[in-house]
Amino acid sequence: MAATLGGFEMSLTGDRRAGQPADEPTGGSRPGRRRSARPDRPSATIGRVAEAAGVSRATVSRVMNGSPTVAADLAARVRAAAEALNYEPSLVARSLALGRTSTVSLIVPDLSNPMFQDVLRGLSHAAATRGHRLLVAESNENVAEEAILAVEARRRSDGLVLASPRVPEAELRALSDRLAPLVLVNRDLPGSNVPSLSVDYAAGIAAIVAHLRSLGHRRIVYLSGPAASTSNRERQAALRATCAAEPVCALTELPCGATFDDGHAAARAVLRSGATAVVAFNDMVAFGALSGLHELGIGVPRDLSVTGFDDIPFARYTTPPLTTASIPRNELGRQAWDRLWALLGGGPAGHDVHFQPRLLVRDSTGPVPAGRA
Amino acid sequence: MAATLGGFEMSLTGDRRAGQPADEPTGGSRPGRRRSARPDRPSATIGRVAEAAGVSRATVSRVMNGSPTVAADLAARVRAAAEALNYEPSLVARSLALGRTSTVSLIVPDLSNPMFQDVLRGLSHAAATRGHRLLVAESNENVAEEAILAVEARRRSDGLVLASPRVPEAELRALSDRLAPLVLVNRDLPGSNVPSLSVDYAAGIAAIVAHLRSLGHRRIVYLSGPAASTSNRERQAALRATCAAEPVCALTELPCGATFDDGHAAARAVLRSGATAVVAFNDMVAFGALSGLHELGIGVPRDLSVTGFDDIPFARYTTPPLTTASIPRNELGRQAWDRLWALLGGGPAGHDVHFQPRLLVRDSTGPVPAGRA
DNA sequence: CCGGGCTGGGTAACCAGTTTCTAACAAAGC
DNA sequence: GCTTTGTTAGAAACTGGTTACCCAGCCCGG
Repeated sequence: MAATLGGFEMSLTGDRRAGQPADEPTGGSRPGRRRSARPDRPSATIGRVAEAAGVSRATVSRVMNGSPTVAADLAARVRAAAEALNYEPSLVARSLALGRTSTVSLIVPDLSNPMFQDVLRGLSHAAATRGHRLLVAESNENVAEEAILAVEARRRSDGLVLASPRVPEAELRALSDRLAPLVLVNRDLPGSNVPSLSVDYAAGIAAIVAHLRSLGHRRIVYLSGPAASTSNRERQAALRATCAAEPVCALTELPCGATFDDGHAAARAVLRSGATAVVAFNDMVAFGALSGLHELGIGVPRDLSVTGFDDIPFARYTTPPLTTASIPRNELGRQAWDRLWALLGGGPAGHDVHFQPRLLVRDSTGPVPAGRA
Repeated sequence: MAATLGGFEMSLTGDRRAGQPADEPTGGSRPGRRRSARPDRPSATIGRVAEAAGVSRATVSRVMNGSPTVAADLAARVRAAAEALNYEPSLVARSLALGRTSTVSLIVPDLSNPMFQDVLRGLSHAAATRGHRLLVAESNENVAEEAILAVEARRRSDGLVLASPRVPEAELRALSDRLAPLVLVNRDLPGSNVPSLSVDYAAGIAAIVAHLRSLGHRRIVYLSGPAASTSNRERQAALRATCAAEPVCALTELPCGATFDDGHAAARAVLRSGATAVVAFNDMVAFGALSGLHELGIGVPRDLSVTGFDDIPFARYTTPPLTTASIPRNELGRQAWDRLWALLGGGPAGHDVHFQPRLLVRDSTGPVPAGRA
């Protein structure tokens, strides 16, 4: 189905060198001691500006920070000197002196998941409005690495947002002090004082099942997400509870994953399960299943109904468009920032929020095929 | 097509407070001077560890950095003291002393574009292998903001990757010294010594046009990207050149954008253009056009052929799957790291790379409709 | 004319690490 | 036994900012 013309060969053009050629073969340019490990690029310091302007470093600092207690002419002289020397205050030194970096970190299990991309965007935007930058790290669904990553990221910044952390609850609880100020997205830590933004997955699953039941489906297969994912556990538990409550609802569970490929690989097992409806852990898995089923010649929703979860941007453009439960991903990021910002100010973080998913019925679900109810 | 059950109401649960309750109503806990702006959380310093272990700060530093010139018993004593005090070296102080932050920055025009998400991922992974973290900022396609963002991001880190910068060439050239070590992705700066990773868009466009011509298309409409985008300029120029070379090729150009919505909004104009094939600036625009055309009852590729550019992950799962030119997005990020790492080490950055796109023919292109050639 | 309040700006003490230089001591060589 | 050499660890000077504190000078009122 996909023809290929040409490969990924690369053409090599030129040979570029580092910014500083080699103007300093061995000895230092300045005769005195040069102990710093800093490569070169002298980059004016506050001291040199002070010297040039004939004032003290304190005054330069005051001018650079817009303190009003400096006479206008002096301020002008300092600004001129700074300009002339191309002075740019060192943010690192400033961070050390102020005890704050104006940076926050975000840890996500998987950057390729649109769910987390939107949290990233929401957080990044919101943080930018307060002059804060964002450090991003990906744990690759690796629980052991996640904790280390979190500690390290936190040390480089003023606060931390953990999106869907896979770390076991006990460990997270033990860690939460070292990580504070900390905000959790898609996870909560009952009894702690860690603010948390979560989604009522049980309600979302209930809505999906109710929808499937209304179409006549009674045999459901669940493509489960990563075992370490609490979202998966919540969705799974809700599904079991909902099905248990309905006497004639048969539930099969297939271990799957969180990615497109996981869903794709599960297509055959889905067929073998004999179910008439597939509830996928998330939209990515649902896409994968859709694709795998299509390759096996199965019509959706004619032969089988499929649902996702998350409503990632492309969910409405698949073939067929995906029935899913929508959650406000950007908003999770934005509100995570609000919480973190409050904590950074030393105040209360505000209410925890439990978002309600919204069922979006599209074309991947339909009536159960005749004779298979 | 999309029914809605329930909205995004949130249920508020509880009221969380900052980590430190209020154990310090007015005065300080320590009687002496407390000048630091740092909220609290005393967090052991190297000095306190040194004191506890009965050694100098220099020795603690040496132990923490694994210097072999410390006697084993002393080292053990220091480690024990550090452990007991929960000591974690301040990365900010360390950065100041070392003159390096072990952080690099990435600036992208639009985080919601899968193209840049993949660059982000590739860069993040590669940087992590060298113990570096990634700072991410989004310019929102805003040229003025981009330059400021770049300077600021660079100041917080050791190096910078600019992905598809929109900044005009003269300004970029002027800035390139302040931004070094700098690597450009999807943009080059001829004659400078800034390493650059680019894609041969002209070749990609030529392949697309050749494909369309082979299907009989002679009237093409181009949905152009952001005016400030050099990728767009390159694609546009290549399209003009290719069409000019073919005597019977009529090219219409419609100002569009880079997003799904831009493409969607262009659907009517596409129809009015009378063209039989749509060449979209990128896959996102192509998706939007696909969706808009579908709503207008136009069959693709029956009535109209559509092509994208980039081959973002979902390109193969649209309706119909999108014919597009694939570029190695992750690889761009990875190689950007290689260049940057080389520059950070003070060495040459290695060769510039000009990647060749790969045409992927899927189902969104077909023969020109009978009677419309 | 003199004392007090206000104001602008310098001094120096921080922030928390790293690293050079040096001194003390032990072992080895003559 | 005394010098030479080699190792350890400490003192102190750096990284580049911020800011509490204080003092000089001015203005003003008594």
